[in-house]
Amino acid sequence: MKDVAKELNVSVVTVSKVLRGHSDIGPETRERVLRRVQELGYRPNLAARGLVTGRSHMVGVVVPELKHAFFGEIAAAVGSRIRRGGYRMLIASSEEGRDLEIESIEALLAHQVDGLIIASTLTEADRGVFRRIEKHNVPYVLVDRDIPGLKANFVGVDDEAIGTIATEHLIQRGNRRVAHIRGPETSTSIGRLRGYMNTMARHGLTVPGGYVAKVEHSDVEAVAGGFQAMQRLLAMDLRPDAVFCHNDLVAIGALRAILSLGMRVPADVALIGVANSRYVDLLTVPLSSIDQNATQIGDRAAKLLLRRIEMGSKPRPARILVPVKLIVRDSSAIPITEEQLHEVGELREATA
Amino acid sequence: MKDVAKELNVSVVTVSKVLRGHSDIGPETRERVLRRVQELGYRPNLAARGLVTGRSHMVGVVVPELKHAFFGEIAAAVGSRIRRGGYRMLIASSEEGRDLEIESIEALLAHQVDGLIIASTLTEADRGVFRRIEKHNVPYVLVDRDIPGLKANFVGVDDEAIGTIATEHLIQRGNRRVAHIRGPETSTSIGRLRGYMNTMARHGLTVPGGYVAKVEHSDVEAVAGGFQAMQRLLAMDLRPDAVFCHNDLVAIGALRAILSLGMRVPADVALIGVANSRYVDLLTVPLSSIDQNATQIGDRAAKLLLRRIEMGSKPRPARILVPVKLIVRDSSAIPITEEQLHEVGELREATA
DNA sequence: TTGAAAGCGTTACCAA
DNA sequence: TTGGTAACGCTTTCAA
Repeated sequence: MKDVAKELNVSVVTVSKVLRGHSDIGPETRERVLRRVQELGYRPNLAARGLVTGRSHMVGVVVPELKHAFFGEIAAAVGSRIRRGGYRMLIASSEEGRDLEIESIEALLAHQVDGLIIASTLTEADRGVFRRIEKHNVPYVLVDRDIPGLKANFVGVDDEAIGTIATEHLIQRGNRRVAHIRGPETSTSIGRLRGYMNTMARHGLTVPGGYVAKVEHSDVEAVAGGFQAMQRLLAMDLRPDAVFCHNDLVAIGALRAILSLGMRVPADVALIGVANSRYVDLLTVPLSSIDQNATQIGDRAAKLLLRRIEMGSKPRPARILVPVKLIVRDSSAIPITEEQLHEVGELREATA
Repeated sequence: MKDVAKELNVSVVTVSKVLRGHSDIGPETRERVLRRVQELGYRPNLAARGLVTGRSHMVGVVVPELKHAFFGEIAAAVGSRIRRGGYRMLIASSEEGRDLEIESIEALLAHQVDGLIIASTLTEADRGVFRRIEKHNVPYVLVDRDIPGLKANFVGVDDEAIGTIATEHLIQRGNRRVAHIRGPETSTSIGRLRGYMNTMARHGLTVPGGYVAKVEHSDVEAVAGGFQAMQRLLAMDLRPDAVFCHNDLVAIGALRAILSLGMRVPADVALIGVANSRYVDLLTVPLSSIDQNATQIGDRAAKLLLRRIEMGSKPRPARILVPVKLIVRDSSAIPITEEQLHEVGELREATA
């Protein structure tokens, strides 16, 4: 910048102003500066600018697992949205670990991010971290996993609604012995469980002991976890005829367990997962699932954060729930009713 | 920092030194400073530090699609590796677009990243961008896709080897009419094609006109592309009995096309893809694939970049090819030979 | 062992 | 419309 200024016999202030599109600059001066800057391919040092403006134009993003498609999609949506506002993403993975998540947040703050988007694995006990963030006056938005007892901006899905929709769907298709394979102790898993329980109760259906199986990991080991949980369910006297699974991986494990015992899906046991992951429509038995709309979560979270950053003031936390979508495939296809069978029979007779 | 210094009646310099573990500091002073810093939860402003030291401790990462599992995995590996060196990831998605990629690189440079890792969609014609990077004295490493004619650090797989291994495998299992569905004009796609061609030639097998079909997109639309390409191949007089597909998505499209015509995989047509994506082992027909080892690509690239950053000097570009792995599943399972059938027959007779 | 002064590249403020 | 000066929060250098 100094160089440009010297060459053109203007001050650095003038150059700075031109670069920021400041109004009171002579049109001729502006031209000269612009041209030279263009030629040199000069770009202002954003770190230096940030030091004086207090704006780094970086947003910190913390996810539990970047290689997880769901979080990758959220990050992609966040990146796309904030880029249009002139921001970039400083991203960190907590690898599902408490300490690493805290350390990541601290590091991003040290890098002077203007805001944070966090898919947290923390609990209410860790609220200290969020106090720290607030002390830095950095707005933040929680995505996917909410932290009970923390008043913070949140964008995610209504997990209870997921539980309700999935369970309702299974009941609608005629199942009565509906079991649930739940995930670990996160708001996500607890919400889905609640939706399941409430829906069962509303329909006057009992949930026999053992009908809520649990897998300890919702990630890599979830397939194995789902497999084992399903085996336990199938070993019960009162075998379930449908299972709402915490996510698609669990459902895939469950599917394998069922098929490996020579039973059929959905004839013997119907199955539904959550996430609507890529490829689940291509499984041996195409899997019904509930789409969580990761792109919309990321987009809304970014929009909200940008608004908070640009506001300065601190209004009461927003809570945004994006709609989910039930995707019915073979694993929970609506069975053909007797009436329909009759109709087919009549049709056959008629055409014969 | 000023506050800490004033409170303790020492200078900011002293505090700064303590924080960086500088040697010549009185043990008692160090204690006092450390304690107070701890209490306040103070962390130095990395942007300000960077302004002085010329090191931002940020690495820029540019990928074509963050939501793509392959790049997510690379990014995860990069993040994990550089974190241990005290670096963070400033990440940008080019969304497979030339202009956006260039703009992203420029922006990351403006943010003063210490190094760049780029999965590029650019061609030799865009070498100007890389000159720019070099002018900034920022080391960079290309991953996955190399740019012909550009002498740069590169970490990726040997795409020609992929083509060779896949084709060789199909030939080994007895196929002679081996076709290829190739991808768009990238180094990746071209390398795989070359491997295919050379291997066919080495075995004295001809590649009839039309045996190399092409899909224009390797991403979202690849399934549809693979489907159509496969339909064309199946409509030929001399129908292929095996197809090496550019990637798993293409292979899935091809699989659908085959099954939808009532043909079987691998009995009528054997299939192999590339990427070994999650879930491909769970398809109607479990898909053979070649694993590209994204984690290792990311890890090696990050290691290389860190070394270059810490070196200062600029040695000649490194070129690292990580090993790939053939994963044989049902879609190209080794067929049972007549001899083996006889053996089974004899066995039966013996046991009878 | 400690600290005063200078400076990193930029913008804010105010005067010319 | 233009620019001088101070300041952002830190590190480097060098003198005490």
